[in-house]
Amino acid sequence: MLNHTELQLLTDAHVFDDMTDKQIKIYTAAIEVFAEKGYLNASTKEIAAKADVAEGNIFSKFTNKRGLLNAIIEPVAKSIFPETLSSFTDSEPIPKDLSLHEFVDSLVKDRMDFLEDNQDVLKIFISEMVYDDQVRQQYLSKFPDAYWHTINDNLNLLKATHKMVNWDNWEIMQIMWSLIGGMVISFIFFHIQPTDKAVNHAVAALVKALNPRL
Amino acid sequence: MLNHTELQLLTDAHVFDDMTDKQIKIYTAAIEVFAEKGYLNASTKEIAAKADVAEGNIFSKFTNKRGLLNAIIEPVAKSIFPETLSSFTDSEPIPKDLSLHEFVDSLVKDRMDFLEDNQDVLKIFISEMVYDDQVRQQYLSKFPDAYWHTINDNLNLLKATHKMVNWDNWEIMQIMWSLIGGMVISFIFFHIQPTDKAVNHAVAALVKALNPRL
Amino acid sequence: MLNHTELQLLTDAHVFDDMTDKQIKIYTAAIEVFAEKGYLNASTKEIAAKADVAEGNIFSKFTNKRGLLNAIIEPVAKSIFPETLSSFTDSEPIPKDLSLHEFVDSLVKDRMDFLEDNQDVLKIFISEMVYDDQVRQQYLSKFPDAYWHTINDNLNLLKATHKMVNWDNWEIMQIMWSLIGGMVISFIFFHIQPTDKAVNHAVAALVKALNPRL
Amino acid sequence: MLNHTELQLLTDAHVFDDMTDKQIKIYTAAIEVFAEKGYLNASTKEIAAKADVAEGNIFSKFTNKRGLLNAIIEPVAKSIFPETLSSFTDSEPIPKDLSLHEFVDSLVKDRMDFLEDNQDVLKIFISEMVYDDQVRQQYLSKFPDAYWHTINDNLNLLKATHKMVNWDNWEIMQIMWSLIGGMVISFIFFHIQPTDKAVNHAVAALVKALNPRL
DNA sequence: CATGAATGAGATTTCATTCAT
DNA sequence: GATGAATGAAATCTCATTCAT
Repeated sequence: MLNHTELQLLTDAHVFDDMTDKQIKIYTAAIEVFAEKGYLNASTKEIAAKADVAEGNIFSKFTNKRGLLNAIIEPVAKSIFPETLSSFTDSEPIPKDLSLHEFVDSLVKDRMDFLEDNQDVLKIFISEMVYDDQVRQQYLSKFPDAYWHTINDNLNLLKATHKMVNWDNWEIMQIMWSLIGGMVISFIFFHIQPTDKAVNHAVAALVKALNPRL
Repeated sequence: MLNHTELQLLTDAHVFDDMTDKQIKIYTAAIEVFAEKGYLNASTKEIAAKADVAEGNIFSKFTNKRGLLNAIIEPVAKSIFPETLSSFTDSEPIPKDLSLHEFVDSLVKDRMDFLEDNQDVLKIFISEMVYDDQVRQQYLSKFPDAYWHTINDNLNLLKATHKMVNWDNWEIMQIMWSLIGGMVISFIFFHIQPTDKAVNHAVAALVKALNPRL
Repeated sequence: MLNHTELQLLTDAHVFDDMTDKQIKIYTAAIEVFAEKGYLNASTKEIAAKADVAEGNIFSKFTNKRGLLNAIIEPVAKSIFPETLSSFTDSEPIPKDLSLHEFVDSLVKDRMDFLEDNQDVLKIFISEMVYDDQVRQQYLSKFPDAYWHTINDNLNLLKATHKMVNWDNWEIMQIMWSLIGGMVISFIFFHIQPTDKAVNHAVAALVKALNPRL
Repeated sequence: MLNHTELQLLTDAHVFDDMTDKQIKIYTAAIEVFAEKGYLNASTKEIAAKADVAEGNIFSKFTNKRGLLNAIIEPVAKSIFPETLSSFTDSEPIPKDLSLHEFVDSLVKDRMDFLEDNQDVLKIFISEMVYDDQVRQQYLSKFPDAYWHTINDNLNLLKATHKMVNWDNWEIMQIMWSLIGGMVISFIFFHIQPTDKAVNHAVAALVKALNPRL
């Protein structure tokens, strides 16, 4: 069973909004089965059984097994990067005096929360990104535009105010996301819970790594 | 086709030693197909066709489709971590006055070379680690003993001589391997070649991140 | 095609109760093919063809080729021994003054009727008992308890009233079942119909053989 | 491994006479494997392995897997019935004053000895007779001529001297062979050793059953 | 709409037999 | 002759998808 938080988040994202009860049952059952066995090893029969629904429903509601996968992946794909810094952009604009530590700390911890709340779906997303070139292409094309803008602004601001090392934004991003990704993968695939201490050390490491004065 | 370097490495590892010509053709064809489509999406029929060999041949040497996968994965799994610091331990022992920069630089660049030479097989290995819990268990159990010892010694030495921050070795390793992994994944799955500049920045980032005096 | 009587018996045993039309067609086709070629020489493809059904159907109902065999064998296995003397025990209890001739005659003729009605399935059952150790173990363990009790009572009664030779019940049973088995095998495998005269002589032989006064 | 007696008998029957060492190794290995797994479940690879011989030898020496089976079955098929009463016919002619008990006793015990000495080969023979219609036809046609003559003479003699019931010879034979067969099958397939007592009771049963004066 | 029986393409695997060495 | 790698037909089984009821 998906935990309450995970379901709540899906609800918040209005994923369920125009789904019937059966669709929701199929959808949540699929998340569990895909996460446990992987997309390719999961059978529509098993999903239908877990959803307590006739197999045919999957196809009338999601067209395809692949359509079901997409319905699951799409919301995560959208929120994995885009929402990242929304905390800064939407409600309150980026503060001019943003410190490097604040920036890194909020980014890392926000994503740790996201991880905690979306384990299963993230696992499915990562697995398919790794396994399927089509999925890779499909979701790669979605990131840049919206996200790049926001993050570039942030990084440029930090550089301009000499709070961050003057490397390519892409390199900086890779360094930041590598550390986040390392914790995500450790957690999802090797069940190593990121402790507060470890997260703080990762933040400290990033702050030092990106400090321009060293 | 596998590039020359990759084949050379397999030859060095005596992987081909008790294989006939056709078995080698199967083996290399399988690497290509598995890397391109993923293990589950690859069919033995396609592998046999690409190897220009009768399908039955696969099974007389490798028992199973899974046996073929293992034959491919095993050599990488063994060399992905263990050999890592062999440069220090085997020929020349760890120098007492090892600097943090030397340590990080050699570790990172050695693994970048390894990546360059084993793209396809690494891709297969990573994909299966991500996709298959069994593979995860199977290879997880192999790492620790031999590897942990070497790396712990190195980290402890650096800490003792106040050249490295005094965090848990596990945390330090996760930070280092996350950065390496980030570049590996960018390269393998998104075809982003790690430029010398990017690698050097990653090394610099790590050195700063782990510097105890900040 | 299975003859009418054979199908009737299966219907009576509610074998067909939760089967669709196509599944029944598979089941009866399988009996014919297994009986003709033996389980191992029969292919699911041929069974499906004879049933005029897609091959996959076999597996959705019967799981396995072996599952199909079991579905066929089980009903015979249950009725080959257990029901044997039910004529005496169920409707009318064993008469105290049961004569040896009555006992043997009813036993033999009842089994000859059973044979007539279940040729194909008996052939399959016997063939698998002979060919497959697993089947042997599987069905051996099912006989004793229910059956032994009934038959022992009968034999003990006949011995107590000095109507039957005082040998081990097991020996007596072996002698009786050998004669029955001989006719069964002659019929099933060599197409030698047991004539009334031959059956009567067999009964006479048994009665004399087991007569205590000789 | 075949026991000594069984090998001795094959030697006596000159089965090995024009076989090379390798052929003999294949032959005896095949008997073991066929007896254990059945002809269809035995693979030529396993036989070759057990014979410690390259697989190709099987085909150069016995043409076929089937040819190997035939080479094994043929000698038993010939001796299962034909030699039966050779004790009487060859060295010493049938005594005019042959008693029913002598006749039955010698027949039954001779076959019990035969059984003891040829378990594996008999098991193979019976299994294939039951499983394969071709084998059935092939060996059925061989019995009658030689054997019928001898046995008919014996039965007719006993009938003429009023020592045996006046039933069809075929019926008498079926009764005799059923009892023998019952013990053979119990032994071979259910590992129930025929004790002296059980054999004697079977003989007694037959003598009584065929006694004309009851 | 909902159901789940039916479909059949396709996947893995086995194995007797051949034949180059 | 001896070997065992190579063959490829055939077998069992899975499963997304369709569609009659």
